[in-house]
Amino acid sequence: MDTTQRTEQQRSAERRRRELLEAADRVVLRDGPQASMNAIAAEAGITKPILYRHFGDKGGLYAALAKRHTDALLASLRAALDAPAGRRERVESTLDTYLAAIEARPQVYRFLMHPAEGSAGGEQGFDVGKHSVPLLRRMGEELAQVIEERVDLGPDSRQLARVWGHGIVGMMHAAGDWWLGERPCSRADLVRSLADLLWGRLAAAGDRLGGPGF
Amino acid sequence: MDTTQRTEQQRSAERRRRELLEAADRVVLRDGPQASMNAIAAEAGITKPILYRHFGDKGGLYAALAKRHTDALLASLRAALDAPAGRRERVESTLDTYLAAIEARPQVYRFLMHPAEGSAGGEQGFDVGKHSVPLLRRMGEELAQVIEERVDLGPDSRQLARVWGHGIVGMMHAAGDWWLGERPCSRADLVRSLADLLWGRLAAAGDRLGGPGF
DNA sequence: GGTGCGATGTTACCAACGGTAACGAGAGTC
DNA sequence: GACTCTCGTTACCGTTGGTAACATCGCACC
Repeated sequence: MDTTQRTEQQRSAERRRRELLEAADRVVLRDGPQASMNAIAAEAGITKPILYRHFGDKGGLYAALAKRHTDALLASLRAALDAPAGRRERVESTLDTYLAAIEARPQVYRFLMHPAEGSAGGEQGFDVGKHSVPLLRRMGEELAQVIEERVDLGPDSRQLARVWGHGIVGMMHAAGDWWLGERPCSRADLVRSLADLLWGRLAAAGDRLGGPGF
Repeated sequence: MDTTQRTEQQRSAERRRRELLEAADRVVLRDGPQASMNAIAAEAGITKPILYRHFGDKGGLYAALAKRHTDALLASLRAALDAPAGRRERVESTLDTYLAAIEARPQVYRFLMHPAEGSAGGEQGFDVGKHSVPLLRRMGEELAQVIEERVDLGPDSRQLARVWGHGIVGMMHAAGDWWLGERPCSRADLVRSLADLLWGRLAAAGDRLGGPGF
């Protein structure tokens, strides 16, 4: 009986927490990352202190909010990485999954990666630095593990896989960020260009005539 | 006479501005990026309003501060990229220059790239998001230009070079960030690993036995 | 049926921040 | 002497993150 009671209360608290998170999500996606705690509380139909009771401080709320999207993104990436296909197909599919995600919900992406770039004109926003980096790190570590498991890299494979994991994730992130802002080509073109880079086309390319070469 | 007077005043203003920037630099490097305008003004021996007269707002001060370091870094990268050597040597040298820079002055690096991670316990910091991205973008565009100028990429070379420029910069940035935090290997090892990745070692590697391949 | 008690919610407040208005002190110019 | 221009100040405002103190409701317990 004691247990059922506690679980009942816990369930209620968790449901409430989810509601609050959804309200926060709406506000952050509408007002940008500089949404104030007051605004979020108002959207949820309550006042500030209970927000603080649930999440501790603004960072806590942010972390909870970021974790939802981060976990979802990581899950879809993992699925693409595990699909039954050849290596290059899988690389392209994973790149495409990431780019499709940031293309489909750029507000979420900007929230996760670019703190103070909301639509409104405010100046101080969420301190994403503490949380956006972990997303990149998690993706890097995950990719490193996949590489180490599946690619034969000879000695020092562990180290090499980690360097490559973080490097490839950084490549994907930076190229995606730039692409999302300028849209200079189709997503498929971007995917192919990046995969070509990874496949050694830089090394294979010849120097331009008359120049000293890259 | 009028001109000399004005240049004299301008000189004085610029000198003052440099002094203020140096004071701001000290404070930011000591207190982290969440340094307050009051603290910076105090370090400079003055009070807030004249800081605002010189830089407009906090973003202006930050931009001026970031521009100094950004320009210096870009200049050294350009030098490495222009050195007389083979392509791979130059790529390695450029990677090494960047990594050496962030290794030598990690505080500057963290200031430029990671807003709210200062040593002190404060919570709200400079909104770097608006300025750190431009650094990555500038590096990406610059590298893209170098690639397009010197590497023969066939048709669509302009687009491809830009994708690669931003992608490679992102790779360097993410790998460097991770490496700076964990120091899992020497700088030379990291440089070699990244250059190997760029040189197609991923494509050339075989699948691990028993696995479906990466 | 009163009684504690924990969760939920509120109002009112604090400290700190970015930013600004209003004023004052010298220094050169007419 | 009056004018003006820059450098500098004090004192203030609005907003924000965060908290203390109080009210209220449901509910088990004797």
